[in-house]
Amino acid sequence: MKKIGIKDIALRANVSTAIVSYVMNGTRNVKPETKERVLKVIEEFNYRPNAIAQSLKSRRTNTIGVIAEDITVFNTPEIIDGINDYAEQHDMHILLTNLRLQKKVGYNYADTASYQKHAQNAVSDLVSNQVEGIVYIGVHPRDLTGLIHTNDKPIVYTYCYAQNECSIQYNDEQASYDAIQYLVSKGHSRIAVISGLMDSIPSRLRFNGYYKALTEFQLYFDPQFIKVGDWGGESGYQLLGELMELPDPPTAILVMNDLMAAGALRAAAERGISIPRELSVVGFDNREFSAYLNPRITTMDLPLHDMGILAMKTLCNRISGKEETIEEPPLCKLIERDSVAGPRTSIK
Amino acid sequence: MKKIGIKDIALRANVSTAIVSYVMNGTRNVKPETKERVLKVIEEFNYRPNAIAQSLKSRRTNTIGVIAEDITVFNTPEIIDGINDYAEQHDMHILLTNLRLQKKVGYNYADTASYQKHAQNAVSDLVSNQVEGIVYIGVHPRDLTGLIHTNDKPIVYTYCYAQNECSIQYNDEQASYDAIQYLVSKGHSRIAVISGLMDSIPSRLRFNGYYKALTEFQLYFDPQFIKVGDWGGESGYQLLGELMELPDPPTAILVMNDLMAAGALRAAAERGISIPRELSVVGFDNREFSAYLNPRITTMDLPLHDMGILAMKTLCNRISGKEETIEEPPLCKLIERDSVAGPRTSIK
DNA sequence: CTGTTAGCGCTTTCAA
DNA sequence: TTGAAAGCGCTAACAG
Repeated sequence: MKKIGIKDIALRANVSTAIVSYVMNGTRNVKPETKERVLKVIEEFNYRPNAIAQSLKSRRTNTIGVIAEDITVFNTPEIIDGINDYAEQHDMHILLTNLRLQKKVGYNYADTASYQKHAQNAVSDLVSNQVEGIVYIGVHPRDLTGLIHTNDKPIVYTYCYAQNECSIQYNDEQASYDAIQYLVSKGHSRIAVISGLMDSIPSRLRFNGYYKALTEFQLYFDPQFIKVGDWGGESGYQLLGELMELPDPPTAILVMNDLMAAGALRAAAERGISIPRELSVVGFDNREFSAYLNPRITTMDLPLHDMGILAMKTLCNRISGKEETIEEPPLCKLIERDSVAGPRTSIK
Repeated sequence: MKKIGIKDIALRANVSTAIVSYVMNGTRNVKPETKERVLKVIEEFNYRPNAIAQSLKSRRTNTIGVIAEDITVFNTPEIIDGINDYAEQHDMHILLTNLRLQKKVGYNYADTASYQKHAQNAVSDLVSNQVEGIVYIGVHPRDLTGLIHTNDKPIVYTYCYAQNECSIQYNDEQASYDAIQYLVSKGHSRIAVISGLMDSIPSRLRFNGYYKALTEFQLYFDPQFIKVGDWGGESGYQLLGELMELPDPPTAILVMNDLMAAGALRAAAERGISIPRELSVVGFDNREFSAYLNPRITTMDLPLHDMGILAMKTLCNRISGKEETIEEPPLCKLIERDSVAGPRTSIK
C-alpha cells in the first residue's frame, strides 16, 4: 500500500493540489462545498501532509535540537520536561541528542577536549537536520566556552555557561542567601558552610550569598566555619566531623548539595549528634533521596522546569530575531523538612 | 548570509551537483583530483547537506519517534539512554515527545481515555514528521491496547503492553524468583511478600515467581504472608505492621517496590525491629533513594538501559522487515546491600 | 569519469 | 474561486 500524498487527495476530490493545500492551511478562501469535499477525502484517507516536504518548501522545521550532556543525571529530565512543556505549547518538535557524557568520559568533566568532538558532531548533525536552534543542557554548571561552533545557529546553554552566549541559570547567590535567612529566622547565628569545589561557579555564587547574609544579619563569622568539600558524600562526612570538633561548633550548617548533606547526616549519627535538635542542616538540590533520609532534609529545590521553559523562550526569541528581554534568573525554593530546628538552647 | 547548498559547492568546484553528491556519498567513482577539489570547497564553506532534502528524496529519515508518557518518572531517562545508545551506534535520530502524563492526569493512569487524544496526536505528529518507527515508553506496566492507532507505522512498547503489538519488558517472574532464591541462600524459609495492586501485571508475574520459588524450595506457605499493597509508601508501612503482628511472623519479606520497602523500613524502625538482624527485606526497582535509606536496601535493579536498546533493536528489525528474532526479556539484577542477613537464630 | 535532468511532496505565484 | 507550474535541496537514472 503506497503512502498517499496530496496528489491522491486532489485526484479523489477532483481539485488541484493547490486547493488541497489551501484548505489544509487556510491560506486562501475556498468555496465552502469544495472545501467540504476536500476535507471529507482527507478524513477518509486519514491523510497527513508530509512534514518533511513542507519543511523543504517553507524552510521552517519547527524543530529545535536538544543536546543533553547526560540524560540520566538528576537535573536533566526536569529541564527537558520544561522544554517539552514550552514546545508543546508552541507546536514545536524536539530532536534529542544525548551525549551520554558520564558513561563516556566518567566524571572527568574538566577534560572537555575528550568529548568536544562528540559535542561538535551532535551540533553538526542537528544543524544538518535543519533545527532552528539548540538548547544545550550541562550536567554541572561549568564554562564551556569554545567547546562548540554553531555557525550562527542560535544556541542557549542551561546548567552550564559559555562566554558571549546566552545561558540560563538559576539564582545561586539568592538561594544560599535565602537558606541563611531561613536559618536566622529559626534563631541561628553560628552558621557554617560546607561548600563544593571552589573552582566551580555555583560554589562561588553560593558562597557569596552565604557571606552576604552573614554580613547583613551580622552573624558570627569564623573562617573555620568555612569548609570546602568536593561535592561527594565522603567529603560531607569528613567535614561535618571537622566542624563539630571545633571548640565552639556551629549550630547550623549550609551544605551545598544533598550528596554532601547525606554524608554529613551519617557523620552526625555516628557521633551521636541529633539532627535537628543539636544541629540544623540545610541541603541543596532537592534530590529525590533527600526526602528519604533520616531526618528528611530541608533543602533548596532547583527551578529546573522553569529553566527549561526559559531556555526555550530565550531561544525562540533569538530565532525570531526579537530583542532580548532580560529575564531574571529563576529562583530556588526552600523545601522545609525535618533537618532544621532552633539552635540548642544551652550553648556550650 | 544565504545558506549555502549543493549548487554553491558545485559552482565553486567547477563541477555539476551530481559530482558533489557522488563525492559526499561515495556513490560513484570520481576522479581523485576532482574529488579533492570538491572536498576542499566543502571544507572551506563548511558545507553540510540539508538532511531534510535528502530525506525527501530518499524517503528515509533515519529518525525514530520516542513517546515518553512522562520523562520525569524514574524509569524513563535510563530507557531513553538505552535508546540513544543504540541510535548513536546506528546513526539514527530521536524525535522526542513527552506526554507529561503525571502533570496532566495525575496518577489516574487507568483513565486512559483522558489522555488518549494526547497520545494519538503525538503519534500523528510523529508520523507526519516521517519517523520510521515509534518507541512508546510507559510509566507503569499496564495494558494500552487500543490506545493508539499507528496506521502501519511500526511501534514497540516498553514498560507497558499492548495486545498484538510488540512490547519489551523485563522478566518479572524470574526477578522475584531470584530474590526468593537469594533469601533462601541466606537461610530464610519463612518469607512473606508485600505485593503491589493485584490488577497489575507485574504484581501477578512477581507473585508467580514468588510462589514458584516457594514451591520449588519447599518453603513454609502461609496465606497470611501475602499482603497486597498499593505501591505507595504508606501501604508498606501498614502491611509490615500486619505481618509482624502475626503470631509467627516471617523472617524475611519481599517487597515489590522500593517505595513500599521504604515504608516498611520506617514501620520496622518504629517497632524497634532491627533490619536486617531481626528481619530481612528485599525491595524492587533500585530507586536512587534505596541506597540512602538506613539500612541501605537490597533491591532488584531493573534492566532499563537494556530495555531501551532492545526496543530499538526490535523496532529496527520490524522497520527493515526482518523476521522477528525472539529475544529473551532482559533480566533484573539483585543489588546486594544491607537489608538482608540470615534469619534471627532464636525463632520465637 | 562527468553533466543533465526528473522528480521526492509540498507551497505559492501567476494566470485564468 | 481555481489550476498550472515553478521550485525548495538533494539523488540517481540516463546520456554522453
